[in-house]
Amino acid sequence: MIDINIIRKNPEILFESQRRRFQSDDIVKAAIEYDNKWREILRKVNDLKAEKNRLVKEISTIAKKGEDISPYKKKAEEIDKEIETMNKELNDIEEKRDAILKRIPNIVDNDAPVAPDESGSAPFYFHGRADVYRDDLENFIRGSLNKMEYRLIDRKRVSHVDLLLERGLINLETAAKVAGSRFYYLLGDLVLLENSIELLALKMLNNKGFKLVEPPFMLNREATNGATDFTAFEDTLYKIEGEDLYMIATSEHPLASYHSDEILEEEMLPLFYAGISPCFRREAGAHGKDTKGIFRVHQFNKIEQFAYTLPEDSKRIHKMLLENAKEFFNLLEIPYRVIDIATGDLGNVASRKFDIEAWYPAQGQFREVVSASNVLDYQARRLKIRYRTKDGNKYVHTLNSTLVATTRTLVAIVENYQQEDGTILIPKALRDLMGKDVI
RNA sequence: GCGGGGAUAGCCGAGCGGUAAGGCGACGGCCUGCUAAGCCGUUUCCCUAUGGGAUCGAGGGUUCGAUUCCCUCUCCCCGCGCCA
Repeated sequence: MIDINIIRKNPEILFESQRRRFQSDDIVKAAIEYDNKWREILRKVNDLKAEKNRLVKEISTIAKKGEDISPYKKKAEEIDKEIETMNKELNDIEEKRDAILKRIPNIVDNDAPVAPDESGSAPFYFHGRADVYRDDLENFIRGSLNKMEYRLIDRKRVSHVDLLLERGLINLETAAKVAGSRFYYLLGDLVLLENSIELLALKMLNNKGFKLVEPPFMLNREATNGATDFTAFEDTLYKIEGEDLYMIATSEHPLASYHSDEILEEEMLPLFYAGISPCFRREAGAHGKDTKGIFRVHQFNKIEQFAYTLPEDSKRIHKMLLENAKEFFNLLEIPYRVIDIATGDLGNVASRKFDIEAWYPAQGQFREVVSASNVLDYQARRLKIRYRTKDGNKYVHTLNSTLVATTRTLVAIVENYQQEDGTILIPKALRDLMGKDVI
């Protein structure tokens, strides 16, 4: 949620932000209109309440003297009736205003590349040497701005689906039968590999001073609503029938609500958390995309970085979270690029977002493996997370970034590390944890 | 799941029908070579703001008036039951 004071005092900021997002500013105008009406009625209600309070005090002194108070009762009743009517109207307008307010997207960062869609996102960092099949070379050169090392390969890599099925490391058919499409059984050494990735990630963040957290995997509506975009309820989240509970789509949500309704001490900040959890996503809008395999699934495991910071620190810490994720993919020796997400593709919550996109040689594409967002005070305001200062309590900034999501990383390893005989080399950094060099 | 006890400001904690004591902390001021102590004030949210409104876990009810009485719910503690 954005600060209502911006609507009252500097709405131009929001008009400009909406322009940069290539979105209409009607929503901002509607919010201004409803807020004006709300304040007008609030004034009237408060005046009536003041009148009532005065009357009650008067009655109090009379009652203490033991005199008859019945003549005053009628007046009190009249005021009550009036208050009730006005209050109804006030609540009605407040509800409408707040619903609109919550839908106003976050203010975009001035440094984010301005473009209407993802094609305007700007790649700005490249790492590693990519294996590129000759038919994919043109696409690769475009995607890497010719700034990335590569090696041409003359045989196309086998897709992770075919290879993992053939090697007996996943079972999709049975998963589809017992749970549905986009579910999977991971089998054998792949389970070991997944857990090694998670352990390496947890160790890394633990060494960097993050507090490791295994959160609840379900949250109630209030917490979910504070941490997410309103659209998440329809397209993303699984609801538990008959309970006020939603499966989490990322540990970002329980980590964001961890300090809800709290006032933190300034010297506690920044706070760093590393969440480990499964993520459950309906993928309702993804029909036809990545339908096979484990690339886009309803359930995967993820290690997430989450930070609470002072407003003046959030930009710096945003870059820091990105550096951590880069470091992890450097360790795994998976080639990737980093992109600065275009304003039109940011989503409602983020002010700026960096994605790491790994190179998938079998797909011949860069695909998202990490997303690092600075959401400023947008979540903190909804969740009422503040810190104490000399001149009052202020909202913290929150940031979130993937460190690693397991399924997409497994796919990246399978595509980048497969050998001609169908075996998969284990990245050096994982070999000790795995107890194997190849599977 | 059953029985009993709880939830009051940043924290601790009194009040149990007449409109939120007190302490700690933090901040500001006074005092003081400096520090400490002491003294005074402030401390949550909202509003077109020398003023007003809201707020005692949440929601409802009774009352002129509810922190206080009644109902529903949530969470915490103790005991019993069940349980990986």
